[in-house]
Amino acid sequence: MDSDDDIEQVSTRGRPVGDREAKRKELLRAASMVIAQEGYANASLRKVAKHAGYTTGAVTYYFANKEELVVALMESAFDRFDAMLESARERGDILAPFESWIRLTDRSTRFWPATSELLAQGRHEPAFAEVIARRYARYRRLLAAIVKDAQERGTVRNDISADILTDQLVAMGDGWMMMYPIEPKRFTPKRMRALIDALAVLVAPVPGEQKPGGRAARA
Amino acid sequence: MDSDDDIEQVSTRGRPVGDREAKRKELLRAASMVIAQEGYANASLRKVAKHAGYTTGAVTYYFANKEELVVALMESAFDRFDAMLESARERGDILAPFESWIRLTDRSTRFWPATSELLAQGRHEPAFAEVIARRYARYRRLLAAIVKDAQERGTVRNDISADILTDQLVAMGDGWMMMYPIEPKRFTPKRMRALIDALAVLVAPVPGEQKPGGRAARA
Amino acid sequence: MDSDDDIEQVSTRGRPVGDREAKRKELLRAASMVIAQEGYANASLRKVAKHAGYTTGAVTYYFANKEELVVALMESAFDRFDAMLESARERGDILAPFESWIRLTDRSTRFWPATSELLAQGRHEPAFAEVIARRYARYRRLLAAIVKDAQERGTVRNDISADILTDQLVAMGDGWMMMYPIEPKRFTPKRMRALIDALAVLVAPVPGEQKPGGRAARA
Amino acid sequence: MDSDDDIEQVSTRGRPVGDREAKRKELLRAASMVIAQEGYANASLRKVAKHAGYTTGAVTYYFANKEELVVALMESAFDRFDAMLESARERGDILAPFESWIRLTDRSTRFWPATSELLAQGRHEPAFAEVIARRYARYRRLLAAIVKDAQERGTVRNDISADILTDQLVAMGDGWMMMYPIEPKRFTPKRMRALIDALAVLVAPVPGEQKPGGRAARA
DNA sequence: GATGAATGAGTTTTCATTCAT
DNA sequence: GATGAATGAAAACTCATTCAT
Repeated sequence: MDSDDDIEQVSTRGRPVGDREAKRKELLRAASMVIAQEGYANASLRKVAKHAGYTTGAVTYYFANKEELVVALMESAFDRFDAMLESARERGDILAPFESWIRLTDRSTRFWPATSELLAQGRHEPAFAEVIARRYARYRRLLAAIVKDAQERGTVRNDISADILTDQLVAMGDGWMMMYPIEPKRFTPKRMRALIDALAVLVAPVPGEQKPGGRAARA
Repeated sequence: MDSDDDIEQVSTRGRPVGDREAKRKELLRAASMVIAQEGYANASLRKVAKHAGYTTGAVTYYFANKEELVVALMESAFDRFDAMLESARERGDILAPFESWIRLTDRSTRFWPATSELLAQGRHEPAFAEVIARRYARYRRLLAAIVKDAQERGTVRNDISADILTDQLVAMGDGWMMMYPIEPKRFTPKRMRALIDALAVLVAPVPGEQKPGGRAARA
Repeated sequence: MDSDDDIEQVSTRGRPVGDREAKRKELLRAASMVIAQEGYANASLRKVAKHAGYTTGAVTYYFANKEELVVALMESAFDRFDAMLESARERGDILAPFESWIRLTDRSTRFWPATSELLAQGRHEPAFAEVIARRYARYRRLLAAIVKDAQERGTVRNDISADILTDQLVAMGDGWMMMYPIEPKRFTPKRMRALIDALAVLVAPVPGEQKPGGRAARA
Repeated sequence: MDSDDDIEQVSTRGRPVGDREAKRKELLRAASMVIAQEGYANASLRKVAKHAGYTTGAVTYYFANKEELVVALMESAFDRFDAMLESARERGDILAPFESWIRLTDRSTRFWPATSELLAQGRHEPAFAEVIARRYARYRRLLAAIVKDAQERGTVRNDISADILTDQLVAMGDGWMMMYPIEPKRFTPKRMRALIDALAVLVAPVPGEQKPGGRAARA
């Protein structure tokens, strides 16, 4: 404010403006790595702080409490998820999210492992449950829209309502997400390829089906 | 199934032999209730002891440590699961496990919540992971056999290999199991009925499909 | 239980039965000393534990939490208070509690100092407030009965209702209790003697007052 | 009373001189509100800063440390107190401070709660004790002078020395001040009226008393 | 003058585990 | 066999204070 050379002031001299958000992100990153490695239950603020190179107090300075930290973490995870869905919608491909999922398991070792634990925790932390309910609803809504589109274009079977079919796809994704961290060896790229291909077969239009309507009758 | 010295367990001749096993079971029962109610993270041995009407020391007397207790709990949960599968096999109905699942959510409010948290916990304790891997493999093997049977009888589509189709069914079940405790309100009986009916449609034989083989082609 | 010499078993051999209460008292004693010396705000469970020669965990073993410890402490303080009142009632002497108070300040350096801080804390800990309200009501009720008796016997002025007069006496006692720990030097035995003697004068029957009724008119 | 450079305080010539004092006052005001609402123990400098709309650093900028802030707060509380006494002296009415007290409980919900906690705190911080001792002595001195005057005018009993009688009045006031925040419901306006009226009766001249001297004999 | 990020020691509380009895 | 007292390390969180800017 009272310094004389304002050039290059950001992040080197003077009060670092807007640094707060950056620091929060840094901590979130550390948190997601710690949770990915050690699990939610074993992830203490101490460990997060240490991992980020801060003291414990610093963490609670940026996040009022653990809950707030984890909620922020969840939101950011869902943000990434939404981005994936967005590109899926653009391509009009139902299976795109699953394809993305394959790529994520390949690269990022820290995105998925935490997720299922965080979800499981939602049962006891109302704040978590709120985030989950809200963002999951959005996720299902988006995917359902894509499914409906595909049904109308005739690339997806329409004897099951988009709504229900979406729930099934989502459940399958959740199931894989849950098991992947526990038995990563089972999920080889080849196996995942086969699973997704089979999924394509499952949702493919049935020969001799009519365009509109959704008829769900027990076999 | 539990042990073979169930006979003469009552205190007639000398020390009751099956007593130990019975008390362990009581403790396991208490443990699953505590976990269902308070969550895995908040389930301390003290609470389990109190819930079972035992002393603190008794828990560590009957189980060397917490890990042993939880492993035993997991095994017993999978035992129940296997029983469900067994009846499915008898009826030759792929969807029977899902039907059982509906009934479990109706009655026992304590089975699934504990289970999904226990699974989520598997990532960090190798002992847990071992149990999960072993019992899940068995679960998939059993279900795959049922699927294969059904395919051969022509009641299930055979354009997807039994193995892969099983994985998809299992994943779907896992996904629902995971979400049910978090958003129970979404899983109304009516909704679950619709989901399972749609599942039947999904796996139903496709008109004009040949008997053998499994062809997986992208739509 | 399975030992063979039961004599002198208590507190030397075998499971110490009933020791729990004794240990709790020991901890309460330590707590009251720590609070007396360092004040309520600075009295941590750590310090209490150390003072009693226990670990921190032991304190929370005997008292579920700090609140429970302090509530127990308050109750025991009021118990002593009640005993004082009881003897006052037997002697029919209104000022007896004040006399006892003098003796307490002389001997016990740990009884009073804590009290006013504990009372002040009552505003924020509902559990404390409950104890205070309940026990104070009892204290006032007992003292009021003594006052009424004395009024009827003609040894105390009866132009002020027993109820109101009691409130005034109690307030005076509270006021001294509050200030004594802060300015102990002001409360010399001689001074306290004078204050109590003056109190006797204040409550003495007014010359020419009639026996029954209570007339309170502004001078 | 505050400072002598109140003139030209507004930013007309150079830096506003009285600014510092004004900001300190604002912070003190915030502090007393926070203490009144949350209690002394829970009143952190952070909360005070937030309440006043200042930054954390500002508090430690205007007050070297917490002690200094609290001491200033005490002094300002006693300033208010003195003002009350001053008007009492003008009216020559002993009970005036008590009347003022009633009015304060009616209006300002924040003055007394903070005060009694502040006093209770005096035992541990020598700096606090010093303020209390000094200002209380002044308070007693002022009230004693009023009492003495009243005794000489014959409106207050003179069989108890002004000094002692003052101590009793002060103690009574302290006792009420201490209990009021804890059990506010007991102190209805009607009840307080009755208590003060009875106080008037208590200190009223005794029929047939001689003018000078103070005779204190046990009843 | 004033800020607010960061510290580090402190608090209460929880808990699996040990072990003398 | 079984108890329950006691431990000690860990957790989340609070806060007065410091200090570079």
